[in-house]
Amino acid sequence: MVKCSFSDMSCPIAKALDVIGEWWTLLILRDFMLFGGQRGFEDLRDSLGISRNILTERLKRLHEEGLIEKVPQVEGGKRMKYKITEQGLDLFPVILGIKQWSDKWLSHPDHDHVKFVDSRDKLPLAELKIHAADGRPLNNNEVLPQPNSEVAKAYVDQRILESK
Amino acid sequence: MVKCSFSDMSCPIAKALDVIGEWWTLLILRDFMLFGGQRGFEDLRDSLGISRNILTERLKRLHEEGLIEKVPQVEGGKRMKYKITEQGLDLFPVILGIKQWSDKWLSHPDHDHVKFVDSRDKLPLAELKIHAADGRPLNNNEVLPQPNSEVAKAYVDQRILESK
DNA sequence: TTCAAAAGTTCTCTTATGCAACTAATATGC
DNA sequence: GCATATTAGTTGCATAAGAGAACTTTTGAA
Repeated sequence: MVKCSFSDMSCPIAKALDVIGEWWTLLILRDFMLFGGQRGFEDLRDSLGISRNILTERLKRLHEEGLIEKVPQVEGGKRMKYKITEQGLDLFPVILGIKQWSDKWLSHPDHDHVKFVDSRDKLPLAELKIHAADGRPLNNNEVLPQPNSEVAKAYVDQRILESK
Repeated sequence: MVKCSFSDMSCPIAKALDVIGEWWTLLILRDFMLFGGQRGFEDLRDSLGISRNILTERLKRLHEEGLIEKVPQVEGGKRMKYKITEQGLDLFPVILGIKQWSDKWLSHPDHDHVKFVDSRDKLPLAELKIHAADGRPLNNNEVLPQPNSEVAKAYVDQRILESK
């Protein structure tokens, strides 16, 4: 009856969600991205409104997994703050994708929220889009899953059922 | 002591995570994307290993939010299956982003997992990348947050602190 | 008409989350 | 150097969410 962990699944998406899919985790990472990549414990707490014990747990996990690191708040000091790593920042496209999906599909009564902009021109980013290997832009329905051997049978069965 | 809902936050990312950020939800959506967009209750259960009561709850929420719809399994029949909507499929870039991040940063001992390919050429998709408004590709660190009036003060304070 | 599978519902136990109070260490102002 | 406020947690308790299994009901197929 243990809450199931996704890390045992062979699927890379499940493995990733085991790390970043917990309640608060993506919002914590978003906070780093909004505040120049560095935040103290109380900074995060204040801007998110998260409980201390949960924040402690999430930061511990993110640190263990390499998404954030600890750096001294004061040069040579012992009190630490947290800094997002390259691995953590590499989730930016995911955060951006979620934000763009939200802007497109959910209602936002107050339009006074943060935008991400190009650091050179200060203009909003282009909409995230998927592309083929040759650079051709693709719609979401122009993509197919290429099932692995384990899933293949179930997948083919499913398609046969649907075509009947 | 109610588990906090993200929907009250003004941040669009928080609002989105309130819908798609619960345990299992993104994996359920992934399953739709892997199986042609249509799945029955037991199909989902079998491939995910999720408890029935949780699956019931998640499907209900996804249906209410418009990410999936119900269609008859048999023409004119009363037994339903679930089908992903345009709104749901629009999360594909997010799912793809998570998968690519996972492939890049997490270890996958068994390389036998599903890939998404271009439906025309059957080649793997290009890496998801962010672009400026004019189409220029950007690195994750070439992006700045443009804070709203609420966050602005805290943000500026933070930067002043850091520059000291 | 019979029957098995589909699609839940209900129950119980365990884990996760939220909140508040408490603690220890560290800056910081004087 | 010392007092004090701030930071960064930890602990304990109450509630909510998740897991697993048993049970129910409907429905499609033979």
